Amino acid sequence: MDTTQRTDQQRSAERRRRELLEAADRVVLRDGPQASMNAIAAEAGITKPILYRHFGDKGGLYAALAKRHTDALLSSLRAALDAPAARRERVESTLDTYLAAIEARPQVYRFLMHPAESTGTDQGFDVGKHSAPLLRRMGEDLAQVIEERVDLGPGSQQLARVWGHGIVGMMHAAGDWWLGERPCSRAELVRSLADLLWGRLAAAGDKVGGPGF
Amino acid sequence: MDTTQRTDQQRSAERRRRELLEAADRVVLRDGPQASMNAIAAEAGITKPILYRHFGDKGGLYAALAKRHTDALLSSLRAALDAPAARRERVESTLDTYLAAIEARPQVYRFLMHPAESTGTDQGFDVGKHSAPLLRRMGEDLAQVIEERVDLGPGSQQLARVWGHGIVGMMHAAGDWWLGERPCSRAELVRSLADLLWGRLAAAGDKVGGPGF
DNA sequence: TACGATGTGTTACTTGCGGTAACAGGAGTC
DNA sequence: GACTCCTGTTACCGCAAGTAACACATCGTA
Repeated sequence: MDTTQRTDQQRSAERRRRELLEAADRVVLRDGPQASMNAIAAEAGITKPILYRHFGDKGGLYAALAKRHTDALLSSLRAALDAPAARRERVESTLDTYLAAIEARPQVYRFLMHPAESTGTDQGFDVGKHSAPLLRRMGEDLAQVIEERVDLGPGSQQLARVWGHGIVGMMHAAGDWWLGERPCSRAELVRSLADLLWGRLAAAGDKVGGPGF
Repeated sequence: MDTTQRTDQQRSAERRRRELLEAADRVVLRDGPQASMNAIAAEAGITKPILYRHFGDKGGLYAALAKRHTDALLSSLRAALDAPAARRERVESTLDTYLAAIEARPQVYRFLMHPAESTGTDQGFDVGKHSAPLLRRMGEDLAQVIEERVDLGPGSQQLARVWGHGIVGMMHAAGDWWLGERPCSRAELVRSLADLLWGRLAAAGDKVGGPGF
């Protein structure tokens, strides 16, 4: 087994792995997150044990699948975050990038975030272990950018992390709700969220009667 | 079957139901969300079919279980939100109420929000369908309070809803991260989040070099 | 007192999933 | 030709959800 051959084998294995992931992608996007290993194997034109040899278990397959989409999303967010522009503009552009992504591929989004929406027997992918990581990674990324760019005085690192996770959570929850109800345009949503971050809640006056919220 | 007897039967059924829910609670809090129907039945001292007669299916049991905790949490949040105090104080007190709740009973919290953290075969409760409702209800509640109390000018209803869901998401994500890492005290977290909502991100200066985030 | 209706409980089963042996070629290597 | 991997299969195990069919008690009624 010389080096060349080993490389060939590795290449072949990687190609196979990609093919399997693409098949899994198709099935998951078609059948939802409760797609069974059997179904995925069938879509790929093979049988279960091969999947298990490649991915260990269902969680491994899921993780591999999630990583692809997650990496893609994170890198586009990072680009928006790093663009040369004023802070407000960047915030809006990042929000918009995220919302555009979930709007464009809601199936992928639902897979990553709400995997357990099974229509059948609830044998869904275990998303709990994996949706959190996406949010966490986004939160940490954002925290890093905030800490690098914004002057927050003492305790800035911790503050940045709280804000990173908080802002990501805000974006996520609002996006999730918006995706379900579509109560307004994407641009309006972006603007509303940016306004919130810009302190409009604190600046607004009370309504008549009582001390106000 | 006269009225008296019907009432007796109903009473008995309701009592039984409560007992079953309490048993389910114990098992879920002990074994995590992957608790099997068999295990719950055993804890209650009966067998599976009775559970199914009472709750229809596993999702029904879950929903009943979740409703109890959800209602309790929502009512305490509502109290904090409706207290007679200045806006900032209310916001902080509501955040603190939520965080105190998840801190005090992390098992319940994890059950409601991250049900799929199974250690075994991932046969967990289907939480995806139910964690969202809790967040949604919190978001709608908050939106309602904002709209009632804060003067936001035209488009206020929509703005309030966006903010309601966004703020709840912020609180949730930050709380989830904080609960896992405990990077600071609860009071510090509350203060940091309130500062974020009060526009400190927009007000902060840039760090040296570049246009800043 | 015998009798059917109703609610509570059981055992035993089916179905369907994740996951795993154990076996069957095929392609290079000594 | 035997040896070793790699890819692929069939056939199975274990386990959990959910269901059918049966058994016992209780109680109003003829």
